[in-house]
Amino acid sequence: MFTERFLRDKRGAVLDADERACLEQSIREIRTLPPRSTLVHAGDQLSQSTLLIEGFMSRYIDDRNGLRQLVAVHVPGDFVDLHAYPLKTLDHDVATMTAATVAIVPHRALDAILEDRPQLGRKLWFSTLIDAAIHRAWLFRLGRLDAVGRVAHFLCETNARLMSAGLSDGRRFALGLTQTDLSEICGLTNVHVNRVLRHLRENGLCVFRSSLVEILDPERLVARAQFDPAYLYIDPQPPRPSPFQVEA
Amino acid sequence: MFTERFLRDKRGAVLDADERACLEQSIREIRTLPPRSTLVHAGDQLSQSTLLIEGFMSRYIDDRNGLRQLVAVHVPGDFVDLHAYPLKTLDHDVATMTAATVAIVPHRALDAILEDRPQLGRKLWFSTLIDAAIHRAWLFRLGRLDAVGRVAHFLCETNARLMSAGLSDGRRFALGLTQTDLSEICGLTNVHVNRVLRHLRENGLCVFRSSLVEILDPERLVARAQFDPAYLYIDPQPPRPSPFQVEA
DNA sequence: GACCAAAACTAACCTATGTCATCACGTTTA
DNA sequence: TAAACGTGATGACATAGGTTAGTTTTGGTC
Repeated sequence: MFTERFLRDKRGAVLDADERACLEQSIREIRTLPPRSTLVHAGDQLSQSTLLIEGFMSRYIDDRNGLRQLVAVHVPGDFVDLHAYPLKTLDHDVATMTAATVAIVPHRALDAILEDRPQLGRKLWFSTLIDAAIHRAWLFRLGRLDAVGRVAHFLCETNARLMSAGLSDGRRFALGLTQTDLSEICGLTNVHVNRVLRHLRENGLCVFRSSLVEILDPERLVARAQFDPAYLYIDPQPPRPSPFQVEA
Repeated sequence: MFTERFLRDKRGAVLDADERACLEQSIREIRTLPPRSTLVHAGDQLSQSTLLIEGFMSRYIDDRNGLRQLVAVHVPGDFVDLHAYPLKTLDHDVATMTAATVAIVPHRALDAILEDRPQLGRKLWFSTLIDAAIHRAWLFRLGRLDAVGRVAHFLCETNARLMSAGLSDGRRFALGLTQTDLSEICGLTNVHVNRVLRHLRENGLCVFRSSLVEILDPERLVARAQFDPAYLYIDPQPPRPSPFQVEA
């Protein structure tokens, strides 16, 4: 079940079994990709989109001097460039950060979904709007937070998203990013990211190693980041049945 | 014709006469709004969306200290909170900047469009993705440009969008924003925006007065801003017939 | 045409972050 | 074995932009 994580726990847009099967059948191919490989260049004409199954991917815009600004980081379950379906050509590059497994969905199949299953179509639309909501949180991060707040905010966000994907227990998660990646996410230099990480470590908020993040004090980290997860549209009471889940 | 400017000149998503009529009939009400009035608060449950006909609107996120980060500025023709249709609740506020005229479209009507006219549905989706593309350009602006670059970039963008809406001749346009508005857009203080505007003026790039922007040297302004309008998805050869238009 | 509030503007000073240069460490390649 | 390289770490110094505290200008309104 490759689409298992897609829209999981998303408020008002969880797929029913039928819709999931339909999406699953739209997959043309499963592909594995090496780390740091570019899938899409800005301006390419596209006729398929990519659902991320495993690993981390990014989207970024290059500036004149070869520096880049990341505009999104994607975790398993994300439909990385679904927006290429209506747009046909993108304003940014898409690349893997770590090694990754992806599912390829041709736009033809999406045409059929839009024709035959408007409700599933609405949910696909929804998923691209969550990406936009995350863009807005990133704008807040870059526009209003200082360096420590920015890094803390990104780590809170990633923790929340990975929890929803079942890839973090809320305290520790694997993340294959370098300090330079973090600097391109947070609009800082890698030197300063290094200082910020030391600060977070020495103050007992969180430890970042290039493949494991450990959150030591979630409450203080959230406060420092002014992090409010509402923009992720994660259902507080996931409909997934669990033997340990207790009704409120 | 209230929807006249919606998706005008947009590459691959211009409405045909039939679609435009259909959208026009989805309007429930036309309303005029005073300047600086809030239409939607973050978290509100929404059952309608707002198409901006005249004036300027904004979307913003408040921080803990009451400071705000604007995440979007809307010009006439924008479907300001169409994303509330799939999302149902927003992660930010929506407000007018100037006095404004808007058209209200109930989500019920959009349900019908999605059911009966998947191609029009795809174009509505497209329009929300342009907003996302603009978010990404703003991320680039905040993450990679210095203060002068940020203000210059915003002015280039706004000029391009207003040209497409027929509200700028490419050199001069009305814009009812204060320097404090600019600072909330660009992640700066109003004091520093003032310094930046003086710089732009003294260097012959552009003059900003709180209601008229005059671009003195478009080429140098674009270069200073590293501005590339591709992300606006404006058709270079608008299909609108004009008696003065010459085929390339 | 006097009054008021909002916006624009300015100067003096401060600090967060960038810049540059260097070193240490671990892994891949020769 | 070492050479080359990517990543992380750190210190000295430079600067863009923030902060504070005003003054001036503008534009609406009585």
